[in-house]
Amino acid sequence: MVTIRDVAKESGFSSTTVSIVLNNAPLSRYIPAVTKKRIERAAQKLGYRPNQFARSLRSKRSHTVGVMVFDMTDPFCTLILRGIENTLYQSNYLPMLTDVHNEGSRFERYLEMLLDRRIEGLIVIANWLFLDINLLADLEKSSIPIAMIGCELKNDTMSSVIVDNEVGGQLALEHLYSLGHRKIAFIRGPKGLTDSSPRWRGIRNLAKQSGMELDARLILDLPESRDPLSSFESGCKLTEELIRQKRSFTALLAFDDMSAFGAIRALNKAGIAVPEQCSVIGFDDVATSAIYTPSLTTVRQPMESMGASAVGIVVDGINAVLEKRDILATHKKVAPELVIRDSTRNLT
Amino acid sequence: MVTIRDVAKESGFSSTTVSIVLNNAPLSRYIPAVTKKRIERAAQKLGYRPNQFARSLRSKRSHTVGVMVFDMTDPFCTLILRGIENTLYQSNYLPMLTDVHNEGSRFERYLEMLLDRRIEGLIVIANWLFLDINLLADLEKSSIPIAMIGCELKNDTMSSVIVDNEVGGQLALEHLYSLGHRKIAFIRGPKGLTDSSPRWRGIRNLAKQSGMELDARLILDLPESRDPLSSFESGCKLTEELIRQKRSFTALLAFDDMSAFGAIRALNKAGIAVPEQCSVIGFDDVATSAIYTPSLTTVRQPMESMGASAVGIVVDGINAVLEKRDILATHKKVAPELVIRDSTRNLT
DNA sequence: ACGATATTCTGAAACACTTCAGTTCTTCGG
DNA sequence: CCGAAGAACTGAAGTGTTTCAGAATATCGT
Repeated sequence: MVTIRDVAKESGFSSTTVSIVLNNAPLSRYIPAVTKKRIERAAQKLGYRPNQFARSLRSKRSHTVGVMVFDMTDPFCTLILRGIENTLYQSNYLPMLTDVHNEGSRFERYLEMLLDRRIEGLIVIANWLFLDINLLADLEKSSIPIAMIGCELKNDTMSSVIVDNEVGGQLALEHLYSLGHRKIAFIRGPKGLTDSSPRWRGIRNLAKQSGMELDARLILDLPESRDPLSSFESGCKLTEELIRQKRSFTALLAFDDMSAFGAIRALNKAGIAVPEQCSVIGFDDVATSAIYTPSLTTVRQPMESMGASAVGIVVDGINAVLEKRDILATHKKVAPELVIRDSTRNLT
Repeated sequence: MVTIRDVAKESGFSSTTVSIVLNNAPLSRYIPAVTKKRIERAAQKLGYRPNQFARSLRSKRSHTVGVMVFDMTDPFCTLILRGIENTLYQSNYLPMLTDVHNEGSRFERYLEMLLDRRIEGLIVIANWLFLDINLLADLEKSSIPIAMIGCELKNDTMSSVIVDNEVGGQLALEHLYSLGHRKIAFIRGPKGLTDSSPRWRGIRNLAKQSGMELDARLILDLPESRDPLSSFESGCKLTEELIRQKRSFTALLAFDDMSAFGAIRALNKAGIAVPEQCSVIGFDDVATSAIYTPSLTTVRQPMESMGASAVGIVVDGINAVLEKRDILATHKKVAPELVIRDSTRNLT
């Protein structure tokens, strides 16, 4: 391994100077171009690569950000991860990826591992979160900038990036309403998820506002489950039940895309064509939605940019820490977007 | 920050002894239980956490493995990542995740970053790979254990884990054949992918073996594209073309699940019911397959266990390096599995 | 009683870097 | 011509570990 001392020897300068030049430190302003050239050439020639361990030990920086996912298999994560990765890349950080599997013990263990490695910031994708919220309190102690995606803690110490669920719910219902649907079935999110209630609130508000009344017998709830894919099954079961009870409805508004797929499956099995006989709308716009048959009308969460925002917040936080400014938590609420595809249609 | 010296002071022993005890080093065999207890208690009391930078600097180990994905958005990746993450967790390594976006420049930059951080091993998910293979040669120089998933280089220096594509292709055709299908359309993979040709070979072999003859007019090729999701579009287009030409076929065997979804979409649009009028089979068994309508019959790649295998190989390699044994590359070919769902049906 | 071996513990070096605190030599305004 | 400021460079300390090479004491077989 070639060290900075080797470069010093080769170039004929001290390792101090080499360090200053190669890092473009403030002092390098006094170093003439000739010297710089000579040092750079020596480094080049020897193929010098600074030892990050030594560098980190000395400078107390890791240039690493922790990314904690509560469940990788949730398709919701993929694009968020892409956004995170891409933005970190631009800022010259590298992510350490951890997947908590929605288990408390894993959460604690991983948190410890990440802090041990002195991550400079942490991004938590807490979409499908069924852990004791108290666990999250562990995070606060850590004194590094933290951004949560998909779960807002009205906390001062942790930032958050969430979609505006209320507006999203509104958009969804508005769409169905504008297509003429009045008999609408609803699959609500499980109580345990923070998304569930604001999304429903948006729906209820719009209903009230437009004088629509919601039929309680058409309102179903997804059961709690640690597994994000389970909402497909549940959506399917609930819809089957609805059909078996011969409830009549011309549209169905699902909590998320997964449950919407479940609903479509159930309708299909019962011989009810989507969208001809029943419109279905989801929420999230996961990758599958665009390729489903029929393609799914849904309310998109701008996942890639949410990931990017989270990184932005964390990187700002890191810089603040470096400059000893203290900065308070940001709470970003991004606008959802209605994506109209083939699963919804005018009531004829 | 509390250091080992603080623990030494607190416990009344030297930092050498503390280090030996806390690491359970060989020499600790001579240290009496009382001493150990006292040191552990002191460490506990002070909340001592060893500084990983210093530790790594000294021991030249990072306990980190690089994971390089060629395109995160490929749904094929998700479960592999889960398998990797889970196995690394058990072995006490942490992954650094990088996404190459199928770009040469990113590949090189990330490789450099990872090596700078002294990753101890590297796992490459090279599923949808459209890079100059020569780039991969860069990997060989690195002298750390490397495992590629989804792309076999008959190389001695890099290990690989791939599915047995030939058997997979065979399984798929066999299934359709056993259902009575004889007029079968095929969507082959793009020439640029290493999976394409063995998969097709399996199909051709089985066809020959069972005296089936393949109609060249029913054989289509996916175009090259950097984007793994494009095979949905392409599958759709190709199938539409087939339908427009009024080719008659009772089943379609797609290169992968994405193109199968595209085919289903096209068939559906043309009013051809799947599976009633046409069976469709895919390859991979991505998460979407199980929740599609109809659910997709496909040839599963055991992705989670492929990820786990890759980690196993790399960790073995790391241990080999540590013990100065040298170990040669492993090339693992795992068996695919036919998953029968609703998109295929007996020819009536 | 004595050399050999085992037990218990430690000082100091090494890991590769950054940076503080200078040193030496110019330059330059007055 | 002198003191101050600027330019160019460097020695050495410090970052927190691990581990080599012993030191000091105890145990034991003969």
